[in-house]
Parts: sequence; C-alpha cells; structure tokens
Amino acid sequence: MTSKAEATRERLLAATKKLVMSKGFAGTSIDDVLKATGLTKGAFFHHFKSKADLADQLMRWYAETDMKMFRTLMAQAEAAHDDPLDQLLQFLEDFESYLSDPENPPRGCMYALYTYEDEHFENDVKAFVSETLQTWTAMYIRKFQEVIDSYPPARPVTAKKLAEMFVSVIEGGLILERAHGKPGMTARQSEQFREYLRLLFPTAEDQAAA
Amino acid sequence: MTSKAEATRERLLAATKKLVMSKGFAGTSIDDVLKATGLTKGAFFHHFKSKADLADQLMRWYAETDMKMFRTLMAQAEAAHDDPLDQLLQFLEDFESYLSDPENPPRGCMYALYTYEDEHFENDVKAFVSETLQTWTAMYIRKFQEVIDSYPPARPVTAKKLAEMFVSVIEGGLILERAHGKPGMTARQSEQFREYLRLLFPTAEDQAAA
DNA sequence: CACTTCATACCAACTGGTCGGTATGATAAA
DNA sequence: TTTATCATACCGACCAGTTGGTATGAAGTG
Repeated sequence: MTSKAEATRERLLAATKKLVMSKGFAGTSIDDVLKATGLTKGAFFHHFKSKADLADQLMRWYAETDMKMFRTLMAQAEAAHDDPLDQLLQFLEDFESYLSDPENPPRGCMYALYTYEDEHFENDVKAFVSETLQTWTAMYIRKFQEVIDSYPPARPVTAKKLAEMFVSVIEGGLILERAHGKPGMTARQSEQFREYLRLLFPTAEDQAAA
Repeated sequence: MTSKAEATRERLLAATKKLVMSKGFAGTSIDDVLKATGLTKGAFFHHFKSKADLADQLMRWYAETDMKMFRTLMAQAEAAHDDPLDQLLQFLEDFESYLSDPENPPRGCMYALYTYEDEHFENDVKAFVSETLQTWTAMYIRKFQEVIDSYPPARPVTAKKLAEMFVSVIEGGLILERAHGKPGMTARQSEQFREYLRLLFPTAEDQAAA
C-alpha cells in the first residue's frame, strides 16, 4: 500500500520534527528517531537515502504545512473584510490566537533552527530556507502594499520593510518564548506590531479619538 | 604562567564560538575545536572538565562581552544627551552602526542558538540564558520607562512590552540576516523600530511637521 | 512471480572522555 | 648558586560507546 508507506514516512518526519525542535538537527541522531517511532534502520533508509536527505525532506514537509497555514489564515481574513487594513489586522489577530492556542507546546520555527546550524546543511537546503522565508515575506509585502496604497502612512515606509519587521518580530518572539519557557510572548509581539500599524495607518476612528 | 594558560583557554573558547555559530553546539565536536586551535585533548580537558562545561563557560564568556558592549553603548548615549528619548535614539543609532560594521561576518546571537538546542544543555545553562536575556531586557525597560515618564505615548504601552519588542526584532533580524546571507537586515529592524518610537513619542518637531 | 516495505546484523569512523607521561617554571632548601 | 620539590600546562595514545550508513533477507502485496 502506498498510503501505508507514506504514513511511515510521515511518522518518521513527525518524530524528527519533534526531536529536532528541542535538540537541534545535529543533536538528533537517527537512532533517536527510530527509538521514538519504534522503527528500525531498514525502514529509515528505505525512505531517506541519508540523514542529509532527511533534513531536506523535513524542511520541505515543514514549509509546506507552515505556508499552507499562513495562506489559509490570510484567505480567511480576506474573505471577512474588503478593506486591506481590516484584512491585515484580522489576519494578525487570527495568527495571535493560533499562537496562544496551547497545542504544540514545543513552539519554534524550523527556519530559524536551520539557520543557526547552517553549516550542516547542503546548499539546496539553505537556499530553500531562504526562498521559503522570502515567499512568506512576499505574502505580507503584497498586503502591506495594498494598505499603503489605501492609507497614507504617518511616516514614509515601504511594504518590504514592514513585512520584514513582522517576520523578525515573530522569529524573535519565538526565541524569547523558548528561552523563558513562557508561552504567549510571541503573540504579544504581534500585538505590539499591530500597535505600530495603528499609528502608521490611522483610521478615521483613531483620528476622531485623538 | 597564569596568563598563558588563560590565553589558551580563551583560544579554545574563541574557536568554539566561531564553530558553534555556524554548526551549532551539538554539531561541533571537541576534535573540531582542537583542529581549529592546534591543541590536543590534554589541553582541552585541562581547561574544561567536559563538553557541557565548555558550553557553560562559553555562554558565560559570551554573555560577559556581549553585555559589556550594550552597557558601553548605553553609557555613551547617556553621556551624550540629557533627554531620555534622545539617549535611547542615540543608543539605537550607535547599535545600528555596530551592526552594520563589517567586522565579525558570522553574525548571530548565542542565546538564540542555545535556545534552539536547549535539550542538550544543563538546567543551569538554560537558566543563565534566560536570566541574561532578562538582564538585557531590563536595561531597556529602565530607559523606556524614563521615556514614557517624560513623553506621553501616543498609544498606551508599557516599558516592558517595548523592551521585549526591541529584543525580539533584533533576534529576528539576525535570523533573517543569516538565512539570506545579507548583512544589514538586523540594523534595518532597529531602524524600523525607531520609526515606531517616533510615532509613539512624537517630539515637538514632529508635531510641528505634521 | 516481482516489487515494495521493513527488520536484523554489521561496519568503519567518529564521539566524548581517561590516563600515563612530559616540559616548564616557581619556590626554597643546601 | 645550585639543586631538589612540586604544581601547572600540555601531549597523545587509548577506550567504550555512538554515529551514519550498508548488506542481506523476510514478510507482505500486486
């Protein structure tokens, strides 16, 4: 059965992801993964031709579900509002509740992890991480550009700078959250970023309130 | 000679830092460090009682120089201005030129690195990272509080939230910078954060210009 | 049957770590 | 001044365990 083999492959990937998120990639041995899954070397090397291949497939697997999540969130926000700023703020709020939802306790970003161990990965993997990160950023750039086109920003900014800042703030928040073991820090960064946006793109209500 | 021994110890630490910054800690073997320094196992285990001890000492060594740098920058800014907002902005600008200075190409933050490999480290080390990060944040909290006390913020914010946001934005910027291999991205995050501050704490000039 | 999917047994290289030894130099007794 | 004593700083062979990876074969599946 193809689907059973695929299930095994995903079991290996899922176990690896969990381990890698708390020990790093170099710190995770194949035996660790096998111990976690109850499988053996034969199974592993049937699905992955090397540990480097595992790194590659893991990253692509992760990026796929990760990007899908962001796209879904954005599509939802776009369906709920017509105004680009409303869409953006809605997206951020939804993202924050996703971050605050106590599901995957070992929070973290695999791109960041790979980035801090980059010497261990092949150039394709490094390039893929860079590209994926850029795709992620590009999604925001598009939306920010729409917002800038609709609302005059209070200070001169570019969509790119705002997009990169948001990605930064999230990546940094994840680090703080991990370092202190306190959930919610990442969501708070997104909130704070929204404050910035409110000052940057004041709506009619804001101006009336001021 | 005590100083020669200390020099050897620092040679080991410096080599480890360089390696760890590009391969992670688990990905760096003791042999790697010895190859890089030309020393031997005997020398290594004379100075460090285990690899975990190396991790510990490396982090403390790193934190020491790192914190010293930030304190120096802050002291400079405080000497140059009386107004807390001016001090803060000066500090940020100085920090940005430090980030843009092409000196240590392998840019990165060791706290972030340890955080993404935390399972490998003893609890003391993890606690130390958390504490150091908090000390770093506390430095900013103090300054932000002074600013808030002097200037009414355009939106309700706390010094803590602003401080955490700055740390986040820097940590995130470093990740992007590493991922894309393009220097300057971290400094740009600090710049963007300054834009936020300008909107949050408008000075007389800003208001006149608006 | 052929082919996929996995288990078992095994290997060479490397891992962190130990241990007996040496080179150097400071101290102080002779 | 010479010489015995002793701690520090370092060397490099060695160890047991782990690493990523391979070779072979046994089930199941079409």
